[in-house]
Amino acid sequence: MADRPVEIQLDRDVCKLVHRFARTLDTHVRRVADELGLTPAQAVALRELSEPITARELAVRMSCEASNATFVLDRLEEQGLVERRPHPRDRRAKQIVLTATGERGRAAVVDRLSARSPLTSLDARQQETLRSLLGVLVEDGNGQPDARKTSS
Amino acid sequence: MADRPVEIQLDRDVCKLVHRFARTLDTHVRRVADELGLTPAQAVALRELSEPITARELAVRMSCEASNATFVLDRLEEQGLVERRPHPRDRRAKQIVLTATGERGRAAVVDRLSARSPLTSLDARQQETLRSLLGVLVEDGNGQPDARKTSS
DNA sequence: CTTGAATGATTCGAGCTAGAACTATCACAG
DNA sequence: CTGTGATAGTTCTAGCTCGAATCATTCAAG
Repeated sequence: MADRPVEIQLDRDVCKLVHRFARTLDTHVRRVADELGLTPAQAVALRELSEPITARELAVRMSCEASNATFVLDRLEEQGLVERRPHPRDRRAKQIVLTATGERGRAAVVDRLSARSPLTSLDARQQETLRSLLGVLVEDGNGQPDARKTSS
Repeated sequence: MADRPVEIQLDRDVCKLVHRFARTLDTHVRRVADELGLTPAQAVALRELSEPITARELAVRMSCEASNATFVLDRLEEQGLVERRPHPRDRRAKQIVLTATGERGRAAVVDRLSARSPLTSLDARQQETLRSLLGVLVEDGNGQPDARKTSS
């Protein structure tokens, strides 16, 4: 049952490469976060907080569970980088807003993350190919027929 | 200094897609592991233990730190899936060997992981493109010019 | 209004992970 | 042999993550 060598090998190769490159990206974030005295998850959260959003939306942007966003936000709030405000239209939700310090932190994170990106060994055309291939996979992988619109 | 839109956006998109698809793969492993009563890391370790190797080599194959391999191996050993034997040629190292139960577990893991792979929405040609692009990135990312010379 | 399903946020438990510090061993040069 | 540096494995700490359970609120009927 084990031998359909070529297809399976290709599949495994790709999975392994995706995993390894994801870890390369992770290491990049980790290094940047370290330089700024942040934890990696905090850096990612700041990057995604380009505007006031709910904790739920942050979780979506970080592609993690909501409980996780709560965890990271707790620490960001302790450090005075974000504020949790009541949402104007939905009393269940909270609006996450960057403080002045948070804004500075975010600027630094965004700046350093885009510098020395691990993607520079591919030219724009290759990156676009990559984007479109991954786009198919991600769409399919989450293949939930998306019954939701992102009307915030 | 925030606006070099196109290049940066492409870069970010690709990073985000890689991250999301890596999590799709992770979820796949998680589901399979769950079905077999294993933790995700255990399933991955079993998958990589296609032959007796050292803990170090396992860490490389799992692309994680050595300390991590130790952690996973502790639990696999507790559950009687692997054995740590003294390495025949190097007394520092240990050889990780699957038990009979471990072999069965590995077979089940390998079998189920290859079934319903998240890559099926790409045909072989696209997968090869993906492999070659990621290959460049991974090689480059790990490609720290190693200040070591072969002492030949 | 009342009911019930869906949603936003949180808490908690179990497990994963990197990185640093440490021990033992090896490889090599003197 | 002795010392030096590299390597294999382990331990420990701090932090990350999922998934399940919980609570309040919202929304859609009736």
